[in-house]
Amino acid sequence: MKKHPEITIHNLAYELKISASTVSRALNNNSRISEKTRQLVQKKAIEMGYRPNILAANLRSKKTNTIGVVVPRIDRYFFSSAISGIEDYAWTKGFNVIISQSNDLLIKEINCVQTLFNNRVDGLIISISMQTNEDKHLRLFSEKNIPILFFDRFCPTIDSDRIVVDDFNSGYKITRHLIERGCKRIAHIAGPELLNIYKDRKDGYIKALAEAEMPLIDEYLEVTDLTKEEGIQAFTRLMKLPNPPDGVFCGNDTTALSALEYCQKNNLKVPGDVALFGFSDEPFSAVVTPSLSTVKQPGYQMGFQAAQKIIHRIENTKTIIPFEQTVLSTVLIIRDSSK
Amino acid sequence: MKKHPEITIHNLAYELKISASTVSRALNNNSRISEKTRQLVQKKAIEMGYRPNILAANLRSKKTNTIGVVVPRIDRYFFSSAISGIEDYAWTKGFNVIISQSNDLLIKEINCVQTLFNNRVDGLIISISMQTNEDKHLRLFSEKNIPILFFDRFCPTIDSDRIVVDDFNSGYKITRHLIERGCKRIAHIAGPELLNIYKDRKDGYIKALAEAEMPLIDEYLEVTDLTKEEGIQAFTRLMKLPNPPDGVFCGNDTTALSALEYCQKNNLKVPGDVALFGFSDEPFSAVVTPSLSTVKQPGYQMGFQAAQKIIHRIENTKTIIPFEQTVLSTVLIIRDSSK
DNA sequence: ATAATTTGTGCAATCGATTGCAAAATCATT
DNA sequence: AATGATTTTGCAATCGATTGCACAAATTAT
Repeated sequence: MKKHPEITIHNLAYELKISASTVSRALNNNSRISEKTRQLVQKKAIEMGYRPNILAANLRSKKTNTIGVVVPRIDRYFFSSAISGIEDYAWTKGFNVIISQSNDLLIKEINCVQTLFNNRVDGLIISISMQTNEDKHLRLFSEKNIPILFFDRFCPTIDSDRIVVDDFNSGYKITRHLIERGCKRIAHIAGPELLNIYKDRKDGYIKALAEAEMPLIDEYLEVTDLTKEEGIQAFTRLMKLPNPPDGVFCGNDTTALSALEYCQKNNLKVPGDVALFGFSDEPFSAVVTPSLSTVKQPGYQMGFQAAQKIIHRIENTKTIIPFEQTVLSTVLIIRDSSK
Repeated sequence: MKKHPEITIHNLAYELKISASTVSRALNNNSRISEKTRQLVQKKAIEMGYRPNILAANLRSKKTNTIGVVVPRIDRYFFSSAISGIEDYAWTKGFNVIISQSNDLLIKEINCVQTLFNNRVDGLIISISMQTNEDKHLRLFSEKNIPILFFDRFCPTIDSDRIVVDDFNSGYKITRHLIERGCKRIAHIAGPELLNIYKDRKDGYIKALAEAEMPLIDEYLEVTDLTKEEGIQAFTRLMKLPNPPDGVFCGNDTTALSALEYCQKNNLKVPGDVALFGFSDEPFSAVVTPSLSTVKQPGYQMGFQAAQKIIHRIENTKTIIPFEQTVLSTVLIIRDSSK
């Protein structure tokens, strides 16, 4: 078994009969080092298999080159593709990414954020949980001037960069589409109002109805947590109404799928009896029968841009960059469930 | 704007008029510190908002409390759920998880592994890329005695822990199922032989055929990279044969879906004209019409166990633990596409 | 009361890289 | 050859926590 002791700059220095400072500078291409020495050192470094101790460097520079990410769940396609985007950009810039999931629980989120804070990440990219109605854990970061960037779901009380999609307009366009295809009684299964995204989608729905001079009926507005189970319950309530809707804008694809399954069990034609519209374009939406109309959110791009922005901010801490809200547009994908 | 200088053990020591060593020991519950001092220090630490500098501690202890993870792609459900399992366990043990994706490219994988190595992760959990036919980058770890754990796809030339599912048996059971339901001409769309998982699935298929005394026909065995595109091509070739198969065991759900779509376009009945079987139980498989028979792999559990094993090994570096291959069993999920 | 233990604290070195300042070496100029 | 300007290199402190060893204090035994 070979011994492989770690080589340090001191070893290099000793071998080359120069000082560790010179070695350090030569390796970092410091301009105060002569070309000759630089070459010499770098050659020796490779020869001896030197590998810089990032920990030591980080300790000194007080940077970790690490971005923390908190998402509700990793295994949801929208989030995993966003993470994929974050990763891809971060790695090109030599940043590491530590990922954690809140499982949509505030308490878990607080825990994750705290841990990332203690691990001294240089920045935080987060999409908040459904329960997040306080911001103390996030203020930790802003107070220490560590950049936070929200994507998709943000905390309105924290001043920071945000990358979101145009939920309002999406909700509006979905509802208009349902109106235009002839739906007369349009319901909406919404998510918790606490979250900007669900509030905006709902507001878009309301605006479209108002514009078309259609009444906003209380019974047609269900607020749920958008899980499969609650989706089924909400949709069941809707269809059991004396005058059930003939078009339902579901807050996400999961509930739309629940609705679809309900219809199949109860011999309701989609979109004949009731048209359905989802949100997020999950992988299953295109392949289910009938295929599900939905809204495509650019998850990967959101992640990629989020990483770009936050790293840019991290690398320019001295300059003051005003906070920015980036709104990406979505694409309505009209499939069989609302044709 | 408040100033929030970081508190160090030296600040605490100064305030308490004791030495930094004592503070350090008190905070770490070292047995050589009296109960009284311990209390005193811990109280003061909270009072002053002390937060340990993990970097400094890591530098000293040469541990990073970080596990590196490399997967082909994060946005595939199997992998994101495995990561979810890894995360969940790792966080309970105070470990961070750095994730990176190889995109199924050897060159990217080498890059990821190298970066994780340079970042001095304490262990590596990896599912290798489809192209990985060398192991130099992985030997880096074994040579330095940093634990590696493979899950699902492993590198046979590296001695280490592995967590896999029983691909051979799964392939065997799938094929038997197709035989039992009456298929006479069973084809298989396989993945690259380089990977254990695809070789095993194929071998299971071959064994089942042999056992049933059915001939192994060359044209019925397609080897692809299991992407949607190649899946369509392979399936098309199969169905254009003079004597096309009446049952196809697809290497994964993606190709099975391609097959399904081909059938729909070409008016072939599934499972009437041809029965289909996939692998992995992607989220879409249950909801597509007809629903897709497939094999459920316990992604979350694999990740969770992987994290357990590797952390256990990390925390017991002195004791010699023999390498172990854990084989989890799978569950055949028989749905409409093969009923 | 003194010696022998046990228990609690502190000193100082260490982990490995970075950097301000000073000293040395090189070069240019007269 | 001597002076000044410039380039190159080294010294030593620093980042913050940990730990072996030694010493001091408290406890027990004689």
